[in-house]
Formats: sequence, C-alpha cells, structure tokens
Amino acid sequence: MSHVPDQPAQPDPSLRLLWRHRSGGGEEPKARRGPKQKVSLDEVVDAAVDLADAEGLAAVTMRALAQRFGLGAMTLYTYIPSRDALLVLMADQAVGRTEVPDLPEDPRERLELVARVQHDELRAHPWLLEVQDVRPWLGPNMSDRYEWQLQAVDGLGLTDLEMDQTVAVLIGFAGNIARSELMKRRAEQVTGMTEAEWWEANYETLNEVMAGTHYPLANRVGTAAGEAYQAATDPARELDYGLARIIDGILAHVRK
Amino acid sequence: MSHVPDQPAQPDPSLRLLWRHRSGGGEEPKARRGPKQKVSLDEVVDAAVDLADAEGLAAVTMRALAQRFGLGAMTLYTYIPSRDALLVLMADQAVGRTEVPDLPEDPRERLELVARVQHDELRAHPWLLEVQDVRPWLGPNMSDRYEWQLQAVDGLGLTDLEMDQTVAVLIGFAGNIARSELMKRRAEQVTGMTEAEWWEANYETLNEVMAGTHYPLANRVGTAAGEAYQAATDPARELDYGLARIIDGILAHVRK
DNA sequence: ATTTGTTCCGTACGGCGTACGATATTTTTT
DNA sequence: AAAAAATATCGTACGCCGTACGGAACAAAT
Repeated sequence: MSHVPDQPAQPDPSLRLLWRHRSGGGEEPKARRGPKQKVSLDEVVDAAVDLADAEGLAAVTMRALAQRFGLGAMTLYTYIPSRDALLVLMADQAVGRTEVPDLPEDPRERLELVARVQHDELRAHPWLLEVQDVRPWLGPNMSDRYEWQLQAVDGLGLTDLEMDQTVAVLIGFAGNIARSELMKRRAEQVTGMTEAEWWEANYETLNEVMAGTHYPLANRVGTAAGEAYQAATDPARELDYGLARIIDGILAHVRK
Repeated sequence: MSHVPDQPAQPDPSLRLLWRHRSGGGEEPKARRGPKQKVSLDEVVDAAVDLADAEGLAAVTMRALAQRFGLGAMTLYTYIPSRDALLVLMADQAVGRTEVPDLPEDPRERLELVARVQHDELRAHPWLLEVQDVRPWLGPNMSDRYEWQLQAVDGLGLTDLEMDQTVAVLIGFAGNIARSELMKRRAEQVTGMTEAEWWEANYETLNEVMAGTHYPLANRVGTAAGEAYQAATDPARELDYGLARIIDGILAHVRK
C-alpha cells in the first residue's frame, strides 16, 4: 500500500491555466521580472490546435511546436508544465472556436442540434477524440458548452440526472459517428486505397481465408452496404438514422 | 501528387495472420528450415493480451513482451511484422475469449444483450477502446461476433442497412459507457484521489476561478449527480437509462 | 550596483519502434 | 556426408519522443 502521507491534496494546476482569461475580476498585470515572453500562451495553444487540425495529434510534438516560433523545445515549458497540460488547453481552446447557435423551440430540433454541433466540431478537430481519453476537463469553454447542452434538454420533463445522461447519450453518439469517419479516413491514408479498392484488392484472400466459415447475414448486409455506399455517403446516413432512433426514445420517455 | 505507379495493390498481410487457425482446410505443417520457434504466435498474443489487461496498452512494448519469454526484443519480429499488427491480433484474440450467450427471443432482451456483452467485454479489456482507433479489423472472432450481433437484430423488420446501423448504435453506446468508466478510473489513478476527493480539493479554486461566470443548470445538475453518485454507482445507471431510451427508439421504429 | 526571479536554450537521459547484420540452427539439395 | 539455403535469435544502433537539469541573458526590485 503506497499511501502518500498527509498531503492536503494540492489543487489542480491546470485549472488556473484553463481559466486564465476569466479568473477573478482583479486585473493585475503585475510586471514580471525576466525577459519578456516572445509569444503568448494563447498563440502557443492556437498554433498547437492548428497543427493538430492539419497533421494530427501525433504531429504536435514539443519540438515541432517550438520550432513554429523559432523557439527551443525546452522554452515551451515556461508556458506549460507538460504536454498533457497542453492537450487540455488545446481541447478547451478548440471548443471555444465553435460558436453555438441559438436553441430552437422544437424539442426534437434542440436535441438534434446538440448532436450535430458535437459532430461538426469533431469533424473539424478529430484529435479531440483522442484527447478525451486524457480527460473531459472543465475549462471555461467546455463549461459554457455543457451549460448550453443542458439548456437544450431543460424543460422537457427530465430529472436532473436524466438531463445529464441524455446529453451524454447524444454527444456520445455524435462522437461515435465522428470516430468512424476518422477511422475510415485514416485507413485510406495508411493503405493508400479507398475502401472499395481495399475490398477489391483483398477479395481473393478473404474468400480463400474464410473458406469453411459462413456468414450469411454479414455477407448480405455487407453487400447491401457496399452497394449503397457507392452512391451515398455512409456516415451521414448513419448519423441520421441513429439520431432519429435515439431522439424518438428520449421524447417517448418524456411524454410517457 | 505522390502516386505509386502500378502496384497491383498488395493484399493485406494481417489477414493471413488473423485467420491463421481457420485458413483453408488443407493442413500443411510444411516443416520450416531454421531453428524451431521457442514459443508460438498464440502464446505471444495471449501474453500481450494479459499484459494489456493488467497494466494497460502502453505497457505492451516489444521489449517488455519479449522479456516475458526470455527473448530479445527483435526476435518478436519473426512472429509479427510490427507492433500495430500485434494490436490487431490482440484485439481479435481478446474478442475470441468471450463466449457469447444464446440470443433470447424477446426483441428488447436481444438488443440489450448485444450492448451488455460489448460493455462487459470492454470492461474486461479496456485497451480495446484504444485499439479500435487503429482499426476495426475483420478477424475471425470479430466476424463471428458481428454475425451474432446481426442475428440479434434480424427479423425485426429492419432493412439490411438499418441492421448494420442499429448494431453500430448499440455497441457504440456500450463503448461510450465503458470509456467513461475507464476515464474515471484513470483519473483516480493519475491524481491519486477519488472523484469526490478531487472536487473537495479543488472546490475553493473552482469557486475563485469561476467567479463572475454562472452555470445555473450545470450547478444544479452537478449537485444532483454528486448526491446520487455517492450511494449508487454512476455508469451502471447511465447504461440502464441510455440503453432503455435507445431501444425504445429502435423498437418504435420497427413497429411504426 | 546588486540581488532576485524569469526566460531562453543546449545537452542529455531513458524509453520507444524497428532497420540491419551477424550468428546459430535446421532442412534441403547435392 | 557435405554443402547450400532458409529460418530464428539477438546485439547494436538510429531517430524519434517527453522532459530533467544547468547555465546564460535579461529585467525588475532592492
């Protein structure tokens, strides 16, 4: 049992960084001592977001990011304590970039909007899907967003707990769609083929290797999907379908 | 435009590895030339799964895995072409470990079972959530599972495409619950505090930093959640609630 | 003028995946 | 029986990564 003795549980340092713009009314520029910082923290975080948008989260290395400003790698550590802390700031900053529309009156449209905003955002910043693994941190922009999401489900007759869970279901679903889109794009990038090309290239091998095993339903469904997805885009339909079912279920519950 | 000339699109090498046990009826042990392998590929993959279960996916390094067998790191590359390929094999092998129950007759129970099996599996092998980012590969065990999932939604009156999408919604939702459980566990591990302790430790800072901003709904909902989750476990309820809504929506759709 | 707290940055450490080449071991061919 | 070919093992090394550390340049407080 390793038990750190009686540390009074330090408050999380990321919190003050996250809320650096809004924290306390007291403006105290409080001239610092050493040389002036060549860039601002916001510029750093913004550049990191841009980099992640353009080349993926893996491309956001300390060295690469520092180089964008002509700084040495270690200099970044006067701005942020660690790369993980940077990711948290990036996530909140990215969320801050999307401006949420006003909520319509129709309940169905409101729920749908919550999901679609989430989906669009994750399409714009797919790396958010990876950062969420780190933590769903409570920065100012994420807090604003959450409040907005709760507004969307407020007044429907849900309990407080159900409001939270309903939002979770909606944005979780949107996240799953975004994730499958991301995986598809990545697969095409890695293999250098489209999905259709991959299937063609592996058709023979698959038949050979799966000889003796039968997947009647999977084959039928797979064929249907293959034909359908040649014309129309797949994940858009997935989103429409799933969202309709989920919202049906939610509204039915409220009107029980 | 970097365009590889006219390679006839090599079939994916992972496929043969994935199906190594079932591929073609022809048994041909075909004595290999060099020294015998000290362990089998299955042992390697099994060990990797165990390691990931116990210490997380990050602990599955080539060196650590090789050491388990007293092998040098590079020796593993005679078993698998790359770490990524290993992850694919691990995923399929892990899926193969869970034995799926027979499908009940009641439609609602069937849909619920699909989600709960997925959820339980991801609780047993949380690292699958990270591997899915790599790819949802079609190994034998995954294929079996998919066929089983389609059986669960067969005969409900869904179109072929809808069957696929319905399964996706259900297992996606289960994955989201599992992911939030995982994040919670990780957060407790990293910070060394329970969620309640974290809130207590940061209560003051949060109030200070959020002064001037008001989140009426988030506060109300957060308080409700805080009180409720002291007694009952949270994600279990989330699963029950969301699953009920989703299945309601699906069944309403087929009985339209 | 001196002290003190910052910023900047070069160097270095340990860890990762894995390319490469040497060596040992087994089967196949002669 | 000997030589050749193919395979397994593994030590070394390269280029990445995050980041600990220490020194130098700098600006404000003393």
